[in-house]
Amino acid sequence: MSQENLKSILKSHELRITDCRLDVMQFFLNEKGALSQGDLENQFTQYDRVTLYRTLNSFLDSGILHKIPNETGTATYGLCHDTCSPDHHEHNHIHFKCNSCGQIECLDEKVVPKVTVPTGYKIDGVNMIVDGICATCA
Amino acid sequence: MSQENLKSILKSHELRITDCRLDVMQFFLNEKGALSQGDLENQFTQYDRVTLYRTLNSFLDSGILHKIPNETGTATYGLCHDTCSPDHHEHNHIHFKCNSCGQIECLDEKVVPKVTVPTGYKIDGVNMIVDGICATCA
DNA sequence: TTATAAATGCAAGTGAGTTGCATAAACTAT
DNA sequence: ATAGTTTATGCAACTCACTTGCATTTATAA
Repeated sequence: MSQENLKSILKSHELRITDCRLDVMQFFLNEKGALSQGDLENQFTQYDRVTLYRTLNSFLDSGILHKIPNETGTATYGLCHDTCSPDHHEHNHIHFKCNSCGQIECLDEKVVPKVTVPTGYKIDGVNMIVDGICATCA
Repeated sequence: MSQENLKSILKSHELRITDCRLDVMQFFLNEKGALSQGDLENQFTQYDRVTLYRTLNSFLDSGILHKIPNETGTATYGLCHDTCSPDHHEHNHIHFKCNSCGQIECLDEKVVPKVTVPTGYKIDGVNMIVDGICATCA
């Protein structure tokens, strides 16, 4: 994606334009899959780890990224749909985790299956984590 | 649940019978909802935190408990279905997280909705995290 | 009852993420 | 373009969840 497009994405989320943010943004767009703090640290040794943490958090707050629930204790992040805003996230995500390569992807399926919950419960959002083997590893 | 029943659960999972394991087991059965290490520490000040960690891990390994994916960096655990074993977990869980009280429950729904994944992908298991407001908080 | 294997407690260590503060860079209004 | 204001960065040090090593105690099996 062009530098100008990246800048306009940041601007539209009311974020100042910095090298670190542009680089991290580009990285997420290229990689497609989910990324962790560690991935960023490996990729961008020129930035301090704290700066990368803060970049992730500013992207989270502004609705550019979302956290993907997992059971490992290490946060992974994925790009939000265009419809996400700081106040209202598009909550219905489907994530696929490959048990072979460990890669996590956000699937583009627009349709999250219906769930039924006990009477009296109100559903805000649904997050699916599907695990298995991805096409590359199969 | 009776002390004898608790003991037979531990035995059937090839775990030695200790006070800590009996107490933690009973606690999970009473609480029904998901619990964290912190919950156990608050409840059982007589046991060292490391012992509680190790108790949780032995229950995980033997298929008594499963970890519930979340985005907080703090592990929460729930009782497995009877059909779980160390080697083969019943992977299709539905968890409900109340955004008001924070309580996490494992719903008993046997039917996890069908998901479609891209061609070439193989599904091992599906984990759903539904968030919203529980009946008590509504 | 004794031998053996595993569980416990304590101390210390790791790894992910956060906070405080000084400096540097990005935006705003002249 | 410039000066002033606001925000981002880097560094050091911190917190919190969780783990490991090792000596001691306890559970089980012979």
